[in-house]
Amino acid sequence: MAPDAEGAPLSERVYEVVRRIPCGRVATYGQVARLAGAPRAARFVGQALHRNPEPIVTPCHRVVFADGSLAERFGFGGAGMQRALLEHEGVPFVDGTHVDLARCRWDA
DNA sequence: AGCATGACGTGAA
DNA sequence: GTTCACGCCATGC
Repeated sequence: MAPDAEGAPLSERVYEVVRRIPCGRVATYGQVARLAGAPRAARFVGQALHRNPEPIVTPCHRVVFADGSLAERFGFGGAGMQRALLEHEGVPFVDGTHVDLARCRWDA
């Protein structure tokens, strides 16, 4: 059986994982990639989210870097927008540019 | 079929 | 603490 026997490209799987992230919690690209079935394709996760065909059902703003930093090239309006969305959901920040992964890392 | 790109991760200087 | 470079995977042309 192929790893992506779901019939959907890995990209679709990434979106589904991101959609499962609960409110007030964040996940890192590496973690999403791991849950999607590609522990080494963290890079691809970024591309999949960048393409983000459905920004409505795909809370890509809940996906951050492994160190809790945000993406400067965020598609919605920059990391600033992403930070606002995360704070709005109750995600604690350690400074203003890094999320407190120690407390809000999605516990899949 | 091969090449170039990319919202990453980790290690080392 | 910060910065650089490499490696990883999948996509699109």
